[in-house]
Amino acid sequence: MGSRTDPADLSAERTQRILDVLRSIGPGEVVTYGEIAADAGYPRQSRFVGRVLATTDEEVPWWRVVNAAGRLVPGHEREQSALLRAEGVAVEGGRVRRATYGRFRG
DNA sequence: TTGATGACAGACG
DNA sequence: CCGTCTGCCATCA
Repeated sequence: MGSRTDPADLSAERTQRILDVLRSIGPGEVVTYGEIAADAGYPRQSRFVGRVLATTDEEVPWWRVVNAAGRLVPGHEREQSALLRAEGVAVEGGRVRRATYGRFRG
């Protein structure tokens, strides 16, 4: 057996950590990719978060994730804004208000 | 193996 | 507000 860790395993571990953080996001909370990456223990790896969301089969609250500018997910803006509004999050002009993100919620 | 790509972020102009 | 460039790193042609 290889004593060196396979890249696939490292990737899987990061993926699990990120999924874990995603599952910890509660209703009404809105978090950025960078925040999720940092919470998972991988600061500055926000792109990885996007990839996980785009490829995973797990049921994670993807609609509670926005980019640093508060922009909604490209191609899912309509559904995402509907889901967020249903949780009481203010969405205006295809983006979430700054004051609504973070673990604090308002 | 290299180069391009991406549900990103931050700095610049 | 927008576009461009760099950093980050797995994935794909």
